[in-house]
Amino acid sequence: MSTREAVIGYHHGDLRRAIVDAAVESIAESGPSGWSLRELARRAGVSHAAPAHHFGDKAGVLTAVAAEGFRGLAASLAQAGDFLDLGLAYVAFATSHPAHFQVMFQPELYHSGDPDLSTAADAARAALTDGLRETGLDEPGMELAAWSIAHGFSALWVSGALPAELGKDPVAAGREVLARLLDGRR
Amino acid sequence: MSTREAVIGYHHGDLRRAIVDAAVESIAESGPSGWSLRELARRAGVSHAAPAHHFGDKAGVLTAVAAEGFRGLAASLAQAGDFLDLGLAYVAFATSHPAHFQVMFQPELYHSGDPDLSTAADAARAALTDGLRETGLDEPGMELAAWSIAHGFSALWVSGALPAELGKDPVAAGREVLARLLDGRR
DNA sequence: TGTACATCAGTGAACGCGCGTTCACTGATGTAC
DNA sequence: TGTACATCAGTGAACGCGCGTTCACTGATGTAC
Repeated sequence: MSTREAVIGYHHGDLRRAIVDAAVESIAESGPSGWSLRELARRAGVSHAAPAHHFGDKAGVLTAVAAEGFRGLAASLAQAGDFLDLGLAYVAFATSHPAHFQVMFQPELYHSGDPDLSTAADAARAALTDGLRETGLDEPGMELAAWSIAHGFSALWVSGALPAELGKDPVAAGREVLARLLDGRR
Repeated sequence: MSTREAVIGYHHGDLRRAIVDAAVESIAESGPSGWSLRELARRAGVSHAAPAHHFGDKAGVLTAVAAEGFRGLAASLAQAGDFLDLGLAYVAFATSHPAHFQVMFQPELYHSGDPDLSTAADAARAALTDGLRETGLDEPGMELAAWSIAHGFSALWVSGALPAELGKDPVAAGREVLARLLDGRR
């Protein structure tokens, strides 16, 4: 019996984790709504009623995905040193976790009042604000401008709207874009 | 018999238009996937099989919504005079047509190869490029930076992610944000 | 002006399907003694 | 160390429902003569 088989007996071990992973996979393939709870159960190899045990409904699953996304974003931003770093951390997270990113910014898909989610979203927001304050570029409107340009570039990249000539490295391409916001400063 | 009743007899008159309008309404209420063809038929007051006559499937309806969106965006951008105007036209379109805007940038939802759609998308893209060239700010990367910041601000506004303190006028708030990209130039 | 006919938009009954939900159950795990 | 029991995760059969799709149809419109 392999380690994996040993773990997945009658009790799965970490079905919650497995369902969230299955959701992220499904979202990457078919978008934030192109799947059913029964499909997640199939992917996770459990009976069709199992997901409801942990999440209640689809919005419950998406709430978990969004919360995980905000935690990941906060962690990425916390690593950043200077202004450009911070924006690139945002871009790097969004483009390497497109499924999470798409869900996070479509709050009608999930339970936005969920405490765990709110905490995670607040932490991500705080990481952005704190990170910017440390760069000394905290003039009025600058935070929102930085957030907008990083978010916009990320969203356009993830949606596939950008021309192929930009290449395949979103962080490299993003660096040029974000730098335009710094032209003429210090 | 009112004019409206006269128009809606056995032949609807403009069912295509009515279905697209119903879709936009439904999307505004429940998101890009929170509805069925049968629901659109109900809203338009026709039999449940009628929408398929014109659009085939859900993706067909969303293709029409996206195409209409790109045409509207192109028209808005074409009106713009200077650099700030152009960005604000983008923000104004996106925030006044949130349903269209959301669909336009989720290409997995529609038939992105559709000729009518492609034409509309290309026209919108060209309107942005042409508009920027006329402002004389067409240094490398500036187009993408402008697109990113306008798109990002719009997307954040539409998703409800921005703090309430910004007020209710996205164009006024957007002006301050977009202006940061111009600091230190000419 | 009138008639005949072709075309096409929309109807409505019927179908099979995948879905979410319920519920009595079974198997695994942890704990008390 | 062993037994009894409580708890909880996951099962699987059953259900009712809304869905997309099909198809023979009907009513309206346009055109030819």
